[in-house]
Amino acid sequence: METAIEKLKSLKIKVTRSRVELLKFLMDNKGHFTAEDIFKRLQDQYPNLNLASIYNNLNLFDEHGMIRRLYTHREKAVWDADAGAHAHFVCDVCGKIFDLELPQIPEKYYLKYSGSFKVSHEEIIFRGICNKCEKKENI
Amino acid sequence: METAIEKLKSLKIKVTRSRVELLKFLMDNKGHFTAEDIFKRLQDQYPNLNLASIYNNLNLFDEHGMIRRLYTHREKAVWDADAGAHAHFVCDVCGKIFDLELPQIPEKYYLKYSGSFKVSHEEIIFRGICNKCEKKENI
DNA sequence: ACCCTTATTTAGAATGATTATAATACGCGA
DNA sequence: TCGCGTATTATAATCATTCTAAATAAGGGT
Repeated sequence: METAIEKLKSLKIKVTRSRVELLKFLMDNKGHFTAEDIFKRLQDQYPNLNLASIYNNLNLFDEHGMIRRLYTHREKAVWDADAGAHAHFVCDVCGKIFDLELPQIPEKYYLKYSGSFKVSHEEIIFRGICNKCEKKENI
Repeated sequence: METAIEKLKSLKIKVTRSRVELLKFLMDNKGHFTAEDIFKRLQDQYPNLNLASIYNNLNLFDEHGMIRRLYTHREKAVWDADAGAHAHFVCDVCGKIFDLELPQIPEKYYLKYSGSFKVSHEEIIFRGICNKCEKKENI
């Protein structure tokens, strides 16, 4: 499997320590993270790492389609280490994000935007309450 | 048609000037707005209006399902005066939001969340570039 | 392997949307 | 009309993210 360094080189992105640590983290921990999450979890192995670099490189990776910025939360940005097509469920109570598989839908049911837009990608978000929180609320 | 005041009363929401002006605005201008947008457009007719009240009441109306908070933009909240089911297209260049009709899809194609979640609502967002911006970029 | 150029990182400050606070004003039921 | 409780106001606080300027490091060319 492609290493973080190989991936950066293949995309002609300059290989720096920040980028390698960040990308390794994302490749090893497929999931949904804020910049702060990642920052905290990388500090042990790279104490000089700067939060601004995390932000810069998350944005950079997003522009390259390596990860995806999720617009799920009001107060902070969340990045999805898995840029593949899938939907999300967000719990209004605990805030957790769950991945959902997209069903295969025949083309005739596709939403049509009448040639007015060039769509680069699509987000589907369900909101509500997850099982765990629902149980807690019924105590 | 129901007036703003009638609507507030029917929902047992205390009728205040801020709320009436805000709700009137939203009923008269079905569209997508930031708190700041609305604030500026209401200042002529209500100079004492406070931005914090706009925020409070947008959140209140959202909780009552009268409007819908959109998670379309990174940097600021956008509210949709139309809480009915529809999708959105967001232009990455100009930031404009366009409404899209949702197609009717047979139930067998619905996304299944295996009973783990109680879904309250769904958001579908397409991103890309709109016709106008596309033309500008090709000059 | 060593410069040199340029992009990146760093630390800290700045920004800006949103929320919190505390005092005042207002809605509305009695 | 009175009085209670909630909403509004003005202002300050918060906090995620971006900006700035100086220091550092990557990597192409020699």
